[in-house]
Amino acid sequence: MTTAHQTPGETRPGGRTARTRRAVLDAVFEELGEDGFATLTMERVAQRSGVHLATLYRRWRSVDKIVCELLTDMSSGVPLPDTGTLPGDLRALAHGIARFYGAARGRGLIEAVVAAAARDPQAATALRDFFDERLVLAGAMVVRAVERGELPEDTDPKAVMAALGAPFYYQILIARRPVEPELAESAAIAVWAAARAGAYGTGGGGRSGGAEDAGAPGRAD
Amino acid sequence: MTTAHQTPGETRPGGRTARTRRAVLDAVFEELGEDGFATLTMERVAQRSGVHLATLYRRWRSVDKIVCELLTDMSSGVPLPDTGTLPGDLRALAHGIARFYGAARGRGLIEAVVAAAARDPQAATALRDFFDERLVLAGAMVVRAVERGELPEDTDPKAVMAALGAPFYYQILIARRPVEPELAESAAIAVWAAARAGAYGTGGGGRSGGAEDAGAPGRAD
DNA sequence: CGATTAACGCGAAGTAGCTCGCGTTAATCT
DNA sequence: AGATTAACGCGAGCTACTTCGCGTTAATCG
Repeated sequence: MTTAHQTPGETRPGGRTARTRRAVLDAVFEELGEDGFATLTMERVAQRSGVHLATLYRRWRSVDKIVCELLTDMSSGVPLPDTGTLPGDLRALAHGIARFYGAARGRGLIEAVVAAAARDPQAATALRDFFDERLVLAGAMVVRAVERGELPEDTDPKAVMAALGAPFYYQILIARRPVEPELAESAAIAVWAAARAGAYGTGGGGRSGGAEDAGAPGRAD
Repeated sequence: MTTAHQTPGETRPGGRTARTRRAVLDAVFEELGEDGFATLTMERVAQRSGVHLATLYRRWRSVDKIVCELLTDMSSGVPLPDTGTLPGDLRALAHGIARFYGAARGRGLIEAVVAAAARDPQAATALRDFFDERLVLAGAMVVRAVERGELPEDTDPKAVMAALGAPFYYQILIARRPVEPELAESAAIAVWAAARAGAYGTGGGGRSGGAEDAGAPGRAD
């Protein structure tokens, strides 16, 4: 009896299958670093990787799907620090992110993944799940900070980590300018100040943090 | 003598030309609100707008280009407030942004534009220029705040406005979750706190802002 | 170590996305 | 208002992307 399977690579994951997989993912990553997502076509991936076009279509169906798998393959791209203080952790993580996206390959990857998500619903959920998990993992540094008394008890760890990453994605996807180390510095300082001011508290935000003297952002309308 | 022109709509911009343009842009905006960018094909735009397929290709060449023009057409989508205080302005603008992106059409638009920019270099520069101009315009509220003495002299207005917008684009493009009013509240509070802490100063960031008591984000390595 | 068959390579066939040429409609200028 | 021709509608062609069928190679299991 033969088990029904839709895409190749699941019943015989080792040897040649693994080799072609790696060749394809590497080829895509390099391609993203050189010419970006704009010119990333199935044919170019086939040429660069040496894997036949039909094989690509059979296993991945589209570039969007390949790019998606490349993302999950990159999970250990940015290390999660533990320096002993939240400012230190934020700074270290921010610089890790900046280093990853400072390279053209990193920028190309995230741009490609977002573009893929815009066209393919499956890619969209994959992207969401990936970053959700990253946020939970990275949130550990916020949990530690709360335990140390560095931040309010009601601080939402995921919100803090999202706020740390946000400036980079804005810079890459919207502003479309290179990611410099100064951005990491700015992001770390900003998140630290905002978190201490209670911006990421579950109580709806703006609780006083002992640093108010020019009026907190209260009702303005 | 006949002036050489590459794309229609420039020598006779009025009447029918303007009408088809509006029909197309409206159709695309509605389509983005219903099924998103994934299913936005030239053929669907043609059907929905009642404009012939060949006309679409002649005038815009691709969906990416149409989406681009829709973006610039939307320039007045989010109003720039002037409440008298920076916290008030930040809060009002953030809620304006949240309202725009709270609707499926808004989310679909920005997602489409970013996806278009990933594939088409011209769309990329259009996107960059658009937001660059927005940042300059919105930066006026920061300039006023500095004049009032609410923020340090060396505060970079564009950096502040970028920081205000960043959480929304993260939420839409990366986290892929709906934009709620709470996000606006959080973003406004965060930027206000961060700006006062000097996170957006030109001096490289972390100058003390009179609110330090648990250690500023100094060297951690 | 041999049998089984998943995964791959290859070229041809099929399908969709895009362009072109021609006739018609209606902006723009005189 | 009339002449000029830009912009549009229409359908047939064309190119590029995607899939299919078959033979070959090499994982996996007995």
